[in-house]
Amino acid sequence: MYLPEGKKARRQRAIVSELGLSPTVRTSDLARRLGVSVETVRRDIEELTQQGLVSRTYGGAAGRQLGLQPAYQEREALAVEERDAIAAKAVGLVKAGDVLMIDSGSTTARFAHALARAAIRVTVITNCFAVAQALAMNDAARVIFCPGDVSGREGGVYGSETCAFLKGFYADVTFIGASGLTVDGPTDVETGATWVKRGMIDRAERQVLLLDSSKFGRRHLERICPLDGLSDLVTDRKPDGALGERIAAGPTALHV
Amino acid sequence: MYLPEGKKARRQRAIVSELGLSPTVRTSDLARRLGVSVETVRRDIEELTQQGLVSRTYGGAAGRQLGLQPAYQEREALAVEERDAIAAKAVGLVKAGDVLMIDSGSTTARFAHALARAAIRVTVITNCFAVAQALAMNDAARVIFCPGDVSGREGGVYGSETCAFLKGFYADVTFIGASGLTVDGPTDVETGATWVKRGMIDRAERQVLLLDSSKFGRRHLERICPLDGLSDLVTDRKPDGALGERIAAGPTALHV
DNA sequence: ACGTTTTAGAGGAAAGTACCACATTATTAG
DNA sequence: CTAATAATGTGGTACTTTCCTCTAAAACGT
Repeated sequence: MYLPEGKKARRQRAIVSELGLSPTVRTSDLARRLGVSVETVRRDIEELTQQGLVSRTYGGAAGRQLGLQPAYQEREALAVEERDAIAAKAVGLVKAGDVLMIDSGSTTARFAHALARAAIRVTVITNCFAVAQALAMNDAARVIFCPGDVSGREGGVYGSETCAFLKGFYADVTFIGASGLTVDGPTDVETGATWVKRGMIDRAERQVLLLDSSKFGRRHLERICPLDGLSDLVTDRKPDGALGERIAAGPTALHV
Repeated sequence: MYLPEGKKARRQRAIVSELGLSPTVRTSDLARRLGVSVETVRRDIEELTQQGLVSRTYGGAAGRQLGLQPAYQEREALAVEERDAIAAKAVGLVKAGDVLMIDSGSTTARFAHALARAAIRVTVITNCFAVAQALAMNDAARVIFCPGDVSGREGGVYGSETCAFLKGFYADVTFIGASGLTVDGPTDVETGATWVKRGMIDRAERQVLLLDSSKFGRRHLERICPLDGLSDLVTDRKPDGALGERIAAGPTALHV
């Protein structure tokens, strides 16, 4: 229609499109609907999986969920235990009736799930689809979503609209994630995300950083805030060396 | 911890929680991780499916995607063909460079997918997760998401924040769905959704209603707008009787 | 403490998938 | 037009899951 691509490409687009509407499709169904053999569909799914467009399942394929990073599988598999422990610990910092701001990120998404399980009555302001999804099912939580430009890669919204929106609220606690943490403070790779994190930090009484220990000492493009700008750090291991000392000396409470 | 529920409930919550993080889980994996038999997990998934919390798949379960109605399966299966045809037709109303507002709903979600496939350069303002997800992968589209209260059931955001946000924009075309259409105009069941639809209609030059023919003549709680308030109606069959005459006589263009 | 109900596990037949190697059919390039 | 290459279909085996019934154990109320 638009590009004279082969029928293979069209078929694969049809699969991805189908996946956007129902969370899961079965290989046999697709084969029937597309008028090709099961083997062909399997090979298509194989390719799409390698491109990261769908994720393969037993009887077929599942669509990438909005809010889950593409490389989620590997990135996450390594530190599931640690992150769950961090998430559980962080839930302890939440009281009934609190207003929370929750940043985008895989660790914060885990935290949102733990929070949903705990069924504490809270109001959550977030820019992250995964967080919204985690808490949406829960009647105990009211979720306010931020406006902004949708980033499929990050699974959230960013930009000036997002930052401006945050200024209209005041929260008890902000929970953020980061890609790295040094004595200078937490750092991240994405500029857009960094501004949102700063915005959330500014509008809350307490600022909690959720971080697994593999991020210690890693420095990235942008610093989010000074180390003293955080009221709490929740992690899975006590940081060593200069970072450990600096935290011990500073105002930031450490939760392991 | 919070409620002394049985281990069954805890197990099922663990499943739902797991599903929030990875788009799909396998029965056998869950059985191993939870330390129970496969049969037990299958029964759990069965129950959760009936509650609409997860959707069952061949080898396990998939998480409900944010933006897909719970009863999606049945509601959609009936009219997939019709809706795709409607969606394809509606894409024809879009020009490169247009600014669009897209409402939440299953038909509009289909439309968003068709739009993504067409790869037309557009800016889209939406309050619907499914729409955002459909277009997020597409580099051709810039997607601006509205703020508001998250409704897990509807798969979008609603409320005064949403309506206020819409007032800050002006679009070339608005695409909305509805639960019913009578000579008085389109109607819907949800009050919150209705206000958002109205807001989108007010801020656009053209107002397009996407509707499959099964909705003709059905009236619901709230009227969205008068019939004359719509510039276009895209559907799969010419409406008969009074409704058909009324449309032919009015200013609304009919696309079949 | 007792009996009832709920919940979990075992086993086996039936069905559906995966996976592999090879044949066949488009598609493309020269 | 023909040869090379990519894409697709076929057949058969091994594996996984489903689904059923029945039994064991745990939880529950009285």
